[in-house]
Amino acid sequence: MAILLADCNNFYVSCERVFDPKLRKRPVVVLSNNDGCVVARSNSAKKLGITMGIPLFKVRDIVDANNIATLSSNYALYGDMSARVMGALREFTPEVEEYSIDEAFLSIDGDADRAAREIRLKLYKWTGLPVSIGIAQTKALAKVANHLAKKADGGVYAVTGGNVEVILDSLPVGEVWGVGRQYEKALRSRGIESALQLRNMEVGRARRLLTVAGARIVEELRGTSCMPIELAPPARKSMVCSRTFGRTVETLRELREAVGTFTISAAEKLRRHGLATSAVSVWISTNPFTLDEPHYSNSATAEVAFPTDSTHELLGLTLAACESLYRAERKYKKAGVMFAGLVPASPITIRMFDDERGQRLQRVSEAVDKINRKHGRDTIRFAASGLKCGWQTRADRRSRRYTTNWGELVTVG
DNA sequence: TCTGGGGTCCTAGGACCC
DNA sequence: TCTGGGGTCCTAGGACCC
Repeated sequence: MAILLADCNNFYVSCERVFDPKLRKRPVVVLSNNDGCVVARSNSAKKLGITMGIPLFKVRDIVDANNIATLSSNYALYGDMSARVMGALREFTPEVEEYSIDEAFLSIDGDADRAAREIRLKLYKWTGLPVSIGIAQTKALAKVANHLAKKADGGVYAVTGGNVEVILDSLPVGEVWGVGRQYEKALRSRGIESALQLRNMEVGRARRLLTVAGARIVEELRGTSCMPIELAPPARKSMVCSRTFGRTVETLRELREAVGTFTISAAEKLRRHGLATSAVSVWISTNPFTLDEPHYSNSATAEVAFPTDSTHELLGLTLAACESLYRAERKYKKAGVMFAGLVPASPITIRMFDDERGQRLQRVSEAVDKINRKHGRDTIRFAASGLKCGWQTRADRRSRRYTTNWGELVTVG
């Protein structure tokens, strides 16, 4: 049995290119919310020196000089394309772990190399997306293999007992899955610079230095699997909705509208997942990059007496929290709402102590969801979200929702 | 002028209890 | 005046991932 890691190449950029062929001849980057940072790059954009996560304004000159296409992110499109990819993978085996929007681990019996090549061809045919596949005995090694598959002819690479030492020896330790910037620094300062050196580290030492995560990585690099494939996603524990504003917000009225909007959308998501929340947090923050004004950020948490999924009830809590955090004379740039302590929204947990009014409000939330699902987002809205929304996130270069909205289909001719 | 959003896990240390 | 030891639970902060 082998573990395969299928990872879509430059996923967001590739999704855009499927529907706009003109983008295939140009370097392309996709931007984070608010058109702030680069979150996906075509290979050609990578070669021009655009790094992951860089703020757009810092590479403005490279972008202009090379006619790089810059797109706002289009999550409706990427989410839908992801579902198609995952569906296609399940045609080959039910043993699929959806690891992220653009990656999945698969467990394959028999000729893994042959299966990988077939999966890759079919996926391209069915979705138009190029995928690379790494093959190995453990997840961490499959990640390493995938890294090499990105550059390999045919987009498939297998790490085996025979080649593993050579490969790990030439891989910088910071490229290993689970080794971030801090861990890399800690390892390098002790002379551990390659993945091979990390693999050869004493497990106890790795644990002391990098906690149990480090111990697991060492074991996995040695070929001992300690991160099994998870076929069912574990229950979600928290849910967040937060945004950076398109401009600063100074009035309590606007801040309340923003927090109200985030609450409404997080509550919708709560009900979609059949969950209820038992703790609600709100945070607000000024721009941390502005040096001439003092930075202010603060958060407040409210416990909910009985877990709830009612927008009305949640709005009461988050708006009160928002008011308690608000300080006049500040320029707010970001706010967010988090629901934690999520539990299944069974009738008992939610409604045992509800009065008639509570049940009516419950039905209001459900009715709003139903209407919006049927007739499109924001057909009906709560007044708390405001009407003008001058603070709204910028997304000036968003492509169309080609696959999820009838009004935005591709037109031919 | 312009700097994303949404998650999880682990640990240390304090509070509290017997 | 002397002043234990062990256990659990919770939280904040830090690390990681995409």
